[in-house]
Amino acid sequence: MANAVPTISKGKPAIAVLLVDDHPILRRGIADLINSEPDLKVCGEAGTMQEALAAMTQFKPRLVVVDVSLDGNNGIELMKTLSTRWATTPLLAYSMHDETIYAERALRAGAKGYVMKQTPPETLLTAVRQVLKGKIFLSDQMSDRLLGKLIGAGTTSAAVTSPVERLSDRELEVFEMLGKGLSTAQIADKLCLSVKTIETYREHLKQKLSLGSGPELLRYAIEWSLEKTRQ
Amino acid sequence: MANAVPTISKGKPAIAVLLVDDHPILRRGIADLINSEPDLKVCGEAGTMQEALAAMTQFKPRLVVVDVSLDGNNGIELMKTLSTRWATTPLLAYSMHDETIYAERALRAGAKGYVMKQTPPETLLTAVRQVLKGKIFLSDQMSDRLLGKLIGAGTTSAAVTSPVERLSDRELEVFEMLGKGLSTAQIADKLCLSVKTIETYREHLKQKLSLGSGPELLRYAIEWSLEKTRQ
DNA sequence: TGGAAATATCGGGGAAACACTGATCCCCGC
DNA sequence: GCGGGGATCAGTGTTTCCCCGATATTTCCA
Repeated sequence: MANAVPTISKGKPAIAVLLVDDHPILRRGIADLINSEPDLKVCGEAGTMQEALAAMTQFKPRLVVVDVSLDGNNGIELMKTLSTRWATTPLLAYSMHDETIYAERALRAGAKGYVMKQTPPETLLTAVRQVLKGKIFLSDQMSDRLLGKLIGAGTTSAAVTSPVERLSDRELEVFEMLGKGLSTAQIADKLCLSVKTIETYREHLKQKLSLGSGPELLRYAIEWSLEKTRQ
Repeated sequence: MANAVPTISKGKPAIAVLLVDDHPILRRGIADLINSEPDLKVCGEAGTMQEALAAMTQFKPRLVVVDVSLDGNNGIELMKTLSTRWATTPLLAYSMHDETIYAERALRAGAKGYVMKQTPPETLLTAVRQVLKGKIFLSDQMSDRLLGKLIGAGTTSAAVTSPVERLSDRELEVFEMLGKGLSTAQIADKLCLSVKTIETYREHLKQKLSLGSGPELLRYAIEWSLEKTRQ
């Protein structure tokens, strides 16, 4: 496993990579992995969106690796911001979820690749290199699914997709927080939004998911959340 | 930090630790962390329950670190097995979920400690050391909460029983209906009781189960109901 | 490219639910 | 017979629900 010293050998300086993840231990794993490559180097780490933005100006990384589930789903938000403010810096998203939902959202938010935490370490390195070369990196199943979705977009294929996939990013975020048992006020607080806004999202959720009452929505969200963590 | 070489310096061999997690990158982080301590050493890694069991006999670790969400929630299953077959080997559970429920289950499954992935790396090392000394490691909030649940159970050693067993018949009835997704009004109707009465039961439930808010109670009830029907 | 649709964010107001406290009644054990 | 806990309900203030509407931005599509 490449126990070469990760310092600069000679001419070319290593490519600077920024890590964004709120799990310090996981950051350590990725940092170790990346630093073990002679031509790559972790220039900084961030555990929150704010830290990430600060680190961008401070370290000027050539690539950013972002955890989708940073603080809820703020990874998506962060990537949206990054991809507009630093449009030339490619983003690589990763997550412990293999849900297609997140990959799709990550790409829409500006990510150039998506890897799951279950994947072997080398795959992450492959993805890093691909993305640095300006290519898109996706696992085979993932790209198949996404392509299939695009192709079948016009025809009668909407039957298989979960209604949850039709939620907007914000709506999904609220939905997941509901599933974790947070109250409206807690969610509003966490997202720095008005309680009224969260109530509107609940309305939208009920409508999009065809649920009649608040408790029903809550139950659906909770079951969804449990199911997700269970596999 | 401690950039000392993690190999055996002289007399005492390092304490062997086994890692069980299905995220290779995360394993790498923990391994790096543990190996950076002179007196600790990762003797093996496992990504599945089977690998873990094999590694137990092969490496005879002094401590096992287990991801609760291994393959769904098999981490719990694994810990149950380990804590009976290798009763003398302490288990340390960790997870990305901060839910009290998982901590509770992990402890019931035989874990001697529970740390979240959000915690700083040093905390994991602290936990490892505590658990190796035969102590229990929990975060402050977590232990407060769990202790709160167990107090009121009486003086007897009912520490292992679920707090749900302490509910009165009526309370349990309401609790189960909540878990089925019924609203307060529906329950009142079904039991031919005043809505006010059901609200009182909700209060009692929240108190007896040490839950802070209504949604939390609902989540707990739903989770309970799903688990019960699942086996 | 221009306009329709979706998204994100907030507010109002009445009805319902919730949170917290207190107050009966009943039963059971000591 | 008296204390305690359970079962039942009510009062009151707070919060949430639910159906509205509003506005600005983004996205989409013809």
